[in-house]
Parts: sequence; C-alpha cells; structure tokens
Amino acid sequence: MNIKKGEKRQQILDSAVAVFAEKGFYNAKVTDIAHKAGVAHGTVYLYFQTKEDILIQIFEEKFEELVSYIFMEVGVEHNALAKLRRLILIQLQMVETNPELTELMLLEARQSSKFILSSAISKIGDYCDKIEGILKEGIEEGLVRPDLDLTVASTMLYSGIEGIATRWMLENKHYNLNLCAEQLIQLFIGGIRNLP
Amino acid sequence: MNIKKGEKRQQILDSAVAVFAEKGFYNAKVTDIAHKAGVAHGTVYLYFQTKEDILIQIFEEKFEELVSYIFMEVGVEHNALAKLRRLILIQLQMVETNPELTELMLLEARQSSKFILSSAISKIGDYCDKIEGILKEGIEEGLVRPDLDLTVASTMLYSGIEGIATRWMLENKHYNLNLCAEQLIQLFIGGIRNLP
Amino acid sequence: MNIKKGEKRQQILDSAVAVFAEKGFYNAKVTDIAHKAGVAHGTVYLYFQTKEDILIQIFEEKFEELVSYIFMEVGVEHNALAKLRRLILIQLQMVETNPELTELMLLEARQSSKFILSSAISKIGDYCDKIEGILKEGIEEGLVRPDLDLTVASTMLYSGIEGIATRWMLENKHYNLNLCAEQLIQLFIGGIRNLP
Amino acid sequence: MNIKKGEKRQQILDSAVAVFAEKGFYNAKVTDIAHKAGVAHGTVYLYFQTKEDILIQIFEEKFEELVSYIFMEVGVEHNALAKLRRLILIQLQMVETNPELTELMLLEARQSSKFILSSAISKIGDYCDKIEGILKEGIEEGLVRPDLDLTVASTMLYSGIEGIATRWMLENKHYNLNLCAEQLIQLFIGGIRNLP
DNA sequence: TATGAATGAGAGTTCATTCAT
DNA sequence: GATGAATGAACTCTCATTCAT
Repeated sequence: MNIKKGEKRQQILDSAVAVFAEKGFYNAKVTDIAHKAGVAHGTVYLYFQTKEDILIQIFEEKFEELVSYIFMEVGVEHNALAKLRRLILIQLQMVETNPELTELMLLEARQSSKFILSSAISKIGDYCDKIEGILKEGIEEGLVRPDLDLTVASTMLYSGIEGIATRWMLENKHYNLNLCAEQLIQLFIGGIRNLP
Repeated sequence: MNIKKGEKRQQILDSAVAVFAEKGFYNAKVTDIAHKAGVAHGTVYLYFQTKEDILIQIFEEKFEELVSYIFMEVGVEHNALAKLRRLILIQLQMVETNPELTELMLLEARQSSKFILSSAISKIGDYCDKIEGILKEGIEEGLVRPDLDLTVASTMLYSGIEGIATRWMLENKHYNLNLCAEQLIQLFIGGIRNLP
Repeated sequence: MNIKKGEKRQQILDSAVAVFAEKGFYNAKVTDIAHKAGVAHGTVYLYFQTKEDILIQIFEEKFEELVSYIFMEVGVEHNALAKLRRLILIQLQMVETNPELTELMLLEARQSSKFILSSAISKIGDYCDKIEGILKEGIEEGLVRPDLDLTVASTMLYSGIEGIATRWMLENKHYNLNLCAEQLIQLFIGGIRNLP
Repeated sequence: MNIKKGEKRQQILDSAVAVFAEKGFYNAKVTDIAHKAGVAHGTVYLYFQTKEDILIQIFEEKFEELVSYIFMEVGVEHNALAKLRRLILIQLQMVETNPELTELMLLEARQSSKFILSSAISKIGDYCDKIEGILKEGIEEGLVRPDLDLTVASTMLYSGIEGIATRWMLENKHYNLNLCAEQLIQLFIGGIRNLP
C-alpha cells in the first residue's frame, strides 16, 4: 500500500517534470500532467496541494537527488581540483542524461515567486556551500589561492555551468557538451589556482 | 504627433519593466501596466500586439540600450583585460542603478517560450559575440591565452555576472556588489590570462 | 453611460432573483444568471465580486424597496390596527405580485452563512423595528394592550406572514391568499388588542 | 449485527446533524460527517444513498422523534389551551436543549429542493395537522372561537415559534427564551380564544 | 462490512483581447 | 488616438460518489 502510494506520487512528479520542461510552468496544465501520469486530474490533488506545490516538490526532491549523486561521485577524487573537475563533468553530463529535469531546474526554477522565495534559493545555496567546501579544502591543500572569495567563486561556477548548459539547450544541442566542460574546467581552475 | 506617440509608448514600456520586475511576466496584468503608465488598458494595444510583445519589445530595445552603453564605456579602455574589467564593473553597477530592468533581464527573460525562441537568444548571443570580440583582441595582444574557447569563455562571463547579480538580488542586496565585481574580475581574468 | 451601467447591473440583479428563486443559491450557476441577463458570464464579475455578493446585493436593494413600499402604503392609515391590517394585506399581496423575489427572501435568504451574518439579519431586524413602532403607536392610542412584548409580537407577525406565504408557495398556490390574510389579521389583532 | 448496524447509522446521523448545523448543508462535506462519526467516508454510503438522503433521513427520523416527544408531553394536559401552552413551552425548551437539531430544522430544512418537495413539507404538514387537532378540540370545548381558520392558525403558530427561535439563535441567545414563550402563548391564545 | 484511493463532472473566477464609441 | 465595457476561453481546484480490496 505504501509502495503503491509512493509510486503514483512519483509518476505524477515525473510527468510534471516532463510537462513543465516542455511547456513551462505557467503554460502547463494540471490536466496535462495528470494525463501523462495516466491518472485523473483530481488524483494530482491527492498528492499535491496546488500546481505550484508540484514544482516545489520537484525542486525539493529532484535537486536533492541530483546534488547527492554529484557529491557521491565527487567524493571519489582525492584533491580539490580533481573534485571540481569531476563536479563540472558530471553536472554537464546530467544535462545530456536528464535533459528535462535539467531544463526545468535551469529555465523554470525561477518562475514562481513563492517558489523562488522558498526552497529554490536555499537548495542552490546549499549546493554552492558544498562547492565552497571543496574550495576550502583546496586552499588547505595549497592548490587554491587563499585570497579567493569563496561565495563569488562558487556562485560563478554554478552560474557558469548553468549558462553553458542553457545555451547548449537553447541552441538545440548541436555541439559537444563534453568539450565545453573541459574548457570550463580549465577556465575556472585557471582562475582559482594558487600560482607559485 | 510622432514624438507624442513615442512618448506614450515609452511610458508603457517603462511601466511594463516595473510591473514585470515586480510580479513576473505571468502574474503581471495588462491593466496594471496601463494603470502605471496612466493610460487605459485598451491603449496598450495601440502600441503593442500582445502582452508577450511588450516583453519582446522591452528586451529588444532596453537590452540594446544596455549593451550599447556598456560598449561605449568599454571602448574607452585600451587593452582587452582592461576592457573586460570595465565591462564587468559597469554591468554590475547597472544592477544597482537599474535594478528593475536588470531583474527583468535576469529572472523574467526566460519565461515566455515564444520570447526565448525569438529575440532573447539572439540578443544575448550578440552580447556574447561582442565579449568574444574583446577576447579575440586579447589573444592578438598576447594577453589572453590563444587556446581559449571563446564561446565557453564569453558564456561563462555572461552567466557568471548574471549569477552574481541574481544571487545578490535574491539575497536582498545585503552585501557590496562592487567587491564581488573585483573578485569576479580576478577569477575570470586569472582563468583566461596568457601565462608566460 | 451612467444610466447604461446601472441598467446592466439591474438586468443582472433581476436575472439573479429569478435564477436563485428557481434553483436555489447553491444550485444556481453564474452562467445561468448571465445568460438570462443576456450577457457573458464574465460581465457579471464587472458588477459583482462573487456569486454570494449578488445575493447580498439583492437583499440589500430589493428588501429595502419592499420595505419602503410597504410602509409608504401603510402610512395612509390612521390608527395602529388599520396599519397592521394593511401591512399584512400588502405583504401577502406582494407574494402574489412578485413571487420570485418573495421566494428568494423567504427560502434563500438563510442559505449563505456570510450573508446571514451580514445584511439579512439587520434588514429583517429593521423591518421588525418598524412593526414595533406601529405597535407602540397602538399602545399610545389605547388599542393595543400595554403589557405586550413588542419584540415577540413583531417577530411573530413577521414569521407568521412568512410561514403563511411559504406554505402557500410550497402547496402550489392552490388557495386564496387574501382569505388567509384576513384570518391572519384577525388572529394577530385578537392577540394584541386591548380589551376593556 | 442489527444493533451494531443501527448504532453506526445513528453515529453518522448524529454527526451529520452537528456538521449540517455548523456549516450548512451545501458547505458540509461528507468527509467531515464521516470523520466526526469516526468512520471512513465510504462507509457513509453503506447507510445512505446520497448526501441529500442524509438530510432527508435526519428530517424523517429526528423530526418524528421531536414531534412524538412533544405530543406525549402535550397529552398530559386536559384542555386545548393548556395543551397549546405546553406545546409552545416544550418546543422552545428544545431549542435550548437541542440547539443543533433545531438549528438544522429551522435554517437548513429549506435548502435542498428535492428535500423540500419530499419529506419536509409532509412532516411539517403532519405537525400542523396535529396542532389543528388540538384547535379542533378547543372549539369543541368552547375555548376556541369556532370561526377560526385552523390551517392559518396552525401555520402561524408553527412559524411564530420558528421565528422566535430563529431570531433567538441568530441574536446569539442573549435573552431568556422562556419569557418569550410566555409572551407567545398569551399572544396566540389571545388571538384564538372564544370570547363571551 | 469497511476502507480510502481514485474519479471526473462541474463551478467560480480571471484576464488578455476586442471594438463601438 | 483613446477609452473601458464586454467578452469568453481557459484554468485551477473541489468533492460527492464509486469500487477494488
């Protein structure tokens, strides 16, 4: 019973990701989401309070998953620069692997005012904090210059990845995102590296 | 008559900037815009085709103004790195000077699908192209490393500025944006500089 | 322009009386009201805030009219008992003349909680106060017994008329309401008269 | 099993009385009723056909109880006037004893069209018939004037009690209902009494 | 018997857009 | 050019009712 309930919720959430990504939050109809999930539209309201709530839940849960996956992978590496490299690579790979979710995160995350003020900020903030953690390690390791402003650096990295991904999506994915990742890595690491 | 017409159009456009920035595109009512401009809502339709058209026009004209202003200022400098420094400084200053317009550009620009596919991409693309132009100059001047991917670099710069600005706005402007600008400059220039 | 605006409002109000009377407040659709008034349903919302607001306005305005008409007629008479007789006669005549409005007053007035607590109580209260005024006159004239509780008497008169009318309507109007009026007059006046 | 069934049915019926009285028929949710009765909402449909059916059953059974209780008490008295006096007193006492049920009877009874046309009329009609019976006795006893219209008189008595009770409830029960009862008795009996 | 997840008809309301004045 | 009354498509959300378990 419990599993079933969770399953239907997941179906709706997944459908919502797809529909929001395709049409945008405001142009997405609850009926579309329900239809895609194979349920009646009333059913959506058994699991979510409002349409906006669906977006919030997506962000809460999916972003969470994303971040924990990334940092699990990142944890394999043994120094800060390698970790950052990995982080960038993985995140951009996800854009290819899971384009709908990424599109939603990048393009739609900013739409609903309520949403912006609630979870989105804190989630992105948390993510940037984790990046800052890596940067701090890098400073301790002597690999990153100690005068670096961690907030600015982490924000720039997050936004830079976002920007590259957004552009790639909007330009119809006609070039190799992995190469961009390498360039981004060089650029960012060049900017933060501790030079002798 | 022509001047007058232009004036009323401008009033509406300016009001729209304010209203879109405050409420977001989808939550902004045409009536609000008209009211703020001191005209009847029917009047809006004498100057613009649809609500979306207003957003497009804002982007077309206001972004144009922004970019040409920035590059006028940037033109004063005599080498690529100084130009980039200037560009970053000016653009972040504008976030403070003209927060509504900037907010609109950063947060709302991505909302309307029609819009995304029409002018926004090309305008941002144009802007990035100009940044690429500066980077190219830098390579020619020997200040920027020649293996730099210009697209990635320009996108990252644009997005990085955007990200810093967005975060600053969402975090209620409680810290000094100029200091961030300096950090951003160091980070970016560090990443692209040609090292001996 | 002003007249026109008022006219359309009246059309909607009149249609609402008919529709509410026919279907009851909760079963009446705003579309029905609009259709009967010959306007689009959106138009209703130019004149009234919500469906409930329509009911409130009806009560406010129509009851007002009713009461002032009744007391105008009643004013012709020169002693309290004659006035009461007239009041009963006129009010029951109105049930025949204006059945929809009366039905609404009698059957629907009590439906919306918001409504009950706002205007309806006070309107009926006002009406009963006026009846009490007549009773007071009657006491001064020596026609009504001075120990009569005016509140109870006025309430009973109001409710009695209401009850007779309601029953008449529910029993499909198959008997003569005027005869009932006479009986009601005798009964009530018998109960309040000052006996030597 | 039979007893149990009856018990659960009663629980639901009692909860419905409370919920309908509190929220009104149309604003009451079947879920609320079920919850208050400590059962699942599906269970309600094992005992009642529709939400409206619950109201009808309440009326059928509860009104029945009320009426039979009243006439049991009334039967103690030995002449018509005493019986009427008792009837009025008891009925108004019930308003204080059992306010929810009374409120339902007085305020909500008129809401559902189906209901009005089915049981409510006949139940009230039956009650009025019984009052008429007492009045007839009164005429035979020479206590009530023989020219009295029994229908009008019984209706007026019923409505008068209803009106007094309704007003008392709507005015937050801030005065003594027993005193009103005495006044009502005097007024009504004064109106019907056979005078020498 | 009892449950409660699922349904889906249906309502109120909003607001971009039109057009007669 | 300017107005703002009127429109009606379209949407979100509710809740009585059903039915598989």
